[in-house]
Amino acid sequence: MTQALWPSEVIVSDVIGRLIEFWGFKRNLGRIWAVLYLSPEALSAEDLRTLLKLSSGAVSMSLGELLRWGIVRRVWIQGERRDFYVAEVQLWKMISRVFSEREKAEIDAAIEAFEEALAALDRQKQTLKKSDGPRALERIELQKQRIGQLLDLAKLGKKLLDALLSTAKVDAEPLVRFLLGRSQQQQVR
Amino acid sequence: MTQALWPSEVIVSDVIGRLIEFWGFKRNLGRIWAVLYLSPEALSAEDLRTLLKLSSGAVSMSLGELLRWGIVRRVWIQGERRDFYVAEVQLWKMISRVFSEREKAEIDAAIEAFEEALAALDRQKQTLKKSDGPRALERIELQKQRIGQLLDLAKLGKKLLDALLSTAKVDAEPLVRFLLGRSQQQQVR
DNA sequence: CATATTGTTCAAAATATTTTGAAACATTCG
DNA sequence: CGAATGTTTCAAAATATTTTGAACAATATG
Repeated sequence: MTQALWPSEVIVSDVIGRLIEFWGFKRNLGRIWAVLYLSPEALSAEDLRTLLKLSSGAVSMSLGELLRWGIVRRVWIQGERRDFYVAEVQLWKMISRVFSEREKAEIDAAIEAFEEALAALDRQKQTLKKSDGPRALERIELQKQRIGQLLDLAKLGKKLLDALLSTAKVDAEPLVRFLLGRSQQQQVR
Repeated sequence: MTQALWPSEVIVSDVIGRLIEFWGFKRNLGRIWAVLYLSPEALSAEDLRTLLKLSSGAVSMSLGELLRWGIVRRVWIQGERRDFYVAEVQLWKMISRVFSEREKAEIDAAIEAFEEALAALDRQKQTLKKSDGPRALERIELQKQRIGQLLDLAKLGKKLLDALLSTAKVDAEPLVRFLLGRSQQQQVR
């Protein structure tokens, strides 16, 4: 379709690529999404291949991943043989979808691990008594306390995430107003 | 000092390592921090080397990085020749420090790039007129609108970050209460 | 059904990142 | 000072990740 990207498209796809990489995705996922996001029409895999100079395999795999994340949609075009793709344009929707899958899994794993560590400490406490110095008990207590802190933080993170996501479902406005208000006042009411 | 890590320490350093990697740092930074965080006494580079089975170079570089991030502190111990290290234990302080450096830089770069892209679009509009079809103008307008969205989102992100950081300085409670409240009610007042 | 077109897969190649370990450097102590 | 101990640096090696491209699969078309 198109021959080359416009300067605006190059800039945006590059920066989105870097951002997305920063967030732990592959750079090309961001680049492809960005090009679709800025395109007035749906594009084919072939279009993307030429525009971004990627191999067919890379395009296919990247699109698969983007589809799986619900960040890009396939569209059918009358009488066209190949598939076409469009970007999800509701940014907030996109972000919250990714968060609710990816960050949630990560945080849940962490919580589980911290709990497991606390259990291990309890077992250690049982096995104690005899040979170990008096320091050992202190040490167990310290670790319990500190791992407890980590666990609390992780649980807080989980709650924040949930809150953010349920906020997002309805409307992000109130959260925004709350935070912006605070940042200007710089003071807790 | 110590011979081997306790199970609790293994679990925690592993999970922190993974978490930290998820956040774009090297795994060993997380592992080292975690071991220090769970240790009752300050540890030397040598201790860390044996506990975590790392090369001396890796320990040195990792500690350097952790010090630079203000996530670990060097301490001097009476009559000891070598340096000892302790973890920053105020988790929130740690997190907000990292955010204020790293995420901020990333977001500022993005904002700048989006603005540059808008400028490029304006230039493109000038160079238009003659040969380009009637679609070209539409396209420019679409891109302006979409890049505008991205820019707004990035600016919002920046404000959220600032708000979070200034919140953190004083006390994270109000933000937490706000979000938790909302998540339970599931309703904007 | 044979052919043409497009999509997918995956082993190998290319890249990028991380780790190692030995040498250079620094500091303390006798 | 010179030996001993500890730290940093950095090129090379080891790992991990990403990309390629050719083979294969699927599907439409005549």
